[in-house]
Amino acid sequence: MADNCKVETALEILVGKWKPVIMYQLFSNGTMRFSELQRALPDITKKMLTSQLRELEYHDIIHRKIYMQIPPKVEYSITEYAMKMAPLLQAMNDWGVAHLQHLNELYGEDSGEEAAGTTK
Amino acid sequence: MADNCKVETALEILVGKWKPVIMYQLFSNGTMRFSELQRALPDITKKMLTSQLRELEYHDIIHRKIYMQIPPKVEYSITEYAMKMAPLLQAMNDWGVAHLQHLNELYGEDSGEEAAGTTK
DNA sequence: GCGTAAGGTATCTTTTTGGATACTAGGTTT
DNA sequence: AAACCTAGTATCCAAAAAGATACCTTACGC
Repeated sequence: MADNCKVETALEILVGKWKPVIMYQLFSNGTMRFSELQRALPDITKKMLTSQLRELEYHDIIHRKIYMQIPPKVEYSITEYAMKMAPLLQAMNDWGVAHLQHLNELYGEDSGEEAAGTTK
Repeated sequence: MADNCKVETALEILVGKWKPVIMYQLFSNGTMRFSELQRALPDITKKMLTSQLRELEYHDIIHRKIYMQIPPKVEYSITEYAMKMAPLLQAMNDWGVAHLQHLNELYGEDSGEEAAGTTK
């Protein structure tokens, strides 16, 4: 029963405030160094960037290439395996866009974008 | 740039430890009462179930029908709007299944299922 | 006149996530 | 010889999410 519901597995590799944007950067720009990612995502801390990259690496979503030199150089890129999930990400993105539109129709322009749905 | 990345919007309505399973239940069983959901998901607390249902309701994913009677009766069901996201959920689920398989090939049977990837 | 049923709320505590800040290594530049 | 560069760690702290527990309503059967 719960066996059939592996949506969570897909979610697992995407959750975390930064994973989607990191993937987006790497999908768009190809190979990027650690510092380039930092510049592209100004609000992320080194700690978060490192941990998110490590998790994505574990899941074989990104590849980490270390150049043994000083100062250090490390390049990150999307793996072949992860390339195959591009259509899924695209589908999720498309649905996201449509859903924002839908929320807009339901509640008006104001409540859109962030939060507002968390009636806690 | 970040405008193009609305994957997060899709994630937003799915995050929370329980939303996917709740949706799975309602997709599978059609209309369900609060207590039926509780029975189907034995480990969720009333508080969590309520809050997750409320968020899903806000996003027009589920519909809440209240019968004015005592003891109370409330029925939950997937909305027409949310029906349209079934293919997306299916795609995410399929990817999840394939990904578990992939992790298995990479790391062996033991490390599978939960956690293990969060090198924190 | 008491317990039960159903669908919740209200508080409080714990766990999980995320963030700020400081520090490291070792070659290169000033 | 001090300062800088990169790609990180280490430690500590704040915020958010999740969980435990107790309580509410009010018609009905006993």
